[in-house]
Amino acid sequence: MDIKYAILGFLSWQPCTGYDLKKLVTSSPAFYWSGNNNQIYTTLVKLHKEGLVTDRMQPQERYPARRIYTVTEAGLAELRGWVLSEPELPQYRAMFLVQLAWADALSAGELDGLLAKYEEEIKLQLRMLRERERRGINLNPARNPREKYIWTMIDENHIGRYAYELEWVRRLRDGIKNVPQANGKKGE
Amino acid sequence: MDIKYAILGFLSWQPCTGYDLKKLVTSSPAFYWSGNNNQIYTTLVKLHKEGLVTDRMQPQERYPARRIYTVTEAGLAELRGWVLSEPELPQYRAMFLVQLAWADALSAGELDGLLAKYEEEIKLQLRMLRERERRGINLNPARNPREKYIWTMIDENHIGRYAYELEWVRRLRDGIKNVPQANGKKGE
DNA sequence: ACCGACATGTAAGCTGTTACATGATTCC
DNA sequence: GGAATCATGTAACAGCTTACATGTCGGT
Repeated sequence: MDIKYAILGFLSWQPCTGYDLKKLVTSSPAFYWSGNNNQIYTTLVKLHKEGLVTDRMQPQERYPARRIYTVTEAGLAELRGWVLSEPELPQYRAMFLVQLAWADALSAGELDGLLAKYEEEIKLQLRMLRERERRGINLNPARNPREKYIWTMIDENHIGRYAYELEWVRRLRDGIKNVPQANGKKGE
Repeated sequence: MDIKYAILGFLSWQPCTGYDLKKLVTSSPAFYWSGNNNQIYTTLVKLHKEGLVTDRMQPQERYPARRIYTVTEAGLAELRGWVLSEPELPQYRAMFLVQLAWADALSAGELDGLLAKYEEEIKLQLRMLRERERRGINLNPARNPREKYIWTMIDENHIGRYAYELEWVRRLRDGIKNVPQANGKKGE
């Protein structure tokens, strides 16, 4: 239940409802979860049972009542303890690499088509991330310059990963042209 | 059940037992699964039911009998179809970025300690991957020059990702020294 | 008339993990 | 004597996903 700490973190920034948290989680690729209701609402109930958050209902006139969660002292301590715990390596799950691993059954044309499609998807994603950054719509609590810097670097981490991936696939496409084929020809 | 295609791929290379597949899956970071028995053996049973593989028992003198799986024509067609399907973006799940997102509660020293630990872990991983490559112990069917090139590039993809991550964390540690702290001081 | 935002929650299911269970053989 | 390799398989559960269920309000 790793999302627990993402939620505690958001609540340490400001009290939120489940609905708010869903939007926050989906707003940044660093919070990689889908932000589905089930996970968020049940985690909040669990955090409440553990005494890490409190909740209060806020009735509204035109909309359903909001259940606003606030982090407790115990919750802040729990979050702090986790933040200081041993960092773990990032996990990459790239099904594309598995596809590529068994792509030798393809013709040169089919393989390059596959690589071209992948390059296009990466470019699209990169363009989207850069556009978001340019327009300054990325999430950033920015309670002080250091936090602002950290969140900017987190965004940059994602952009850089896709930039690397794009560079890699271009190098791959370029290099494969010079590799002799099974039939002895080069390329095509 | 994405691992299905990883398994079909290995079987398209050579007939294998569940035990063999477990070792193959864990041998390369591209096949990101843990390679646990449950997943592999149950997937093999499912592939068999679907007619994508056949099995035969091979008794041995000193060891338990081996159940050797071989891919069928239907299995090869299924694999080929999947390899040609739309490539998807890689998924990065980096809990460290979540840790970092809420690291503003830490002192400058604690934060740098966390970053130093992360840098050390990445360096260790990178050294391990490079050592494996240097010693040439990486998996590579290499049925022809093109396949050899592809598998080399897959290994390079992983090395490059960690190299990027290392460069990023160094840049972060360096940059954070010049960011004014909450108390107005720089660094420390 | 329909769609999206607001707001809460539940059901069912898929994927993948750790750990268990068995048992011979080989190496240190 | 203990650990690792060979080899099969199962049980229990953690984590996360899609889809369902309900209902009001505001815009096109």
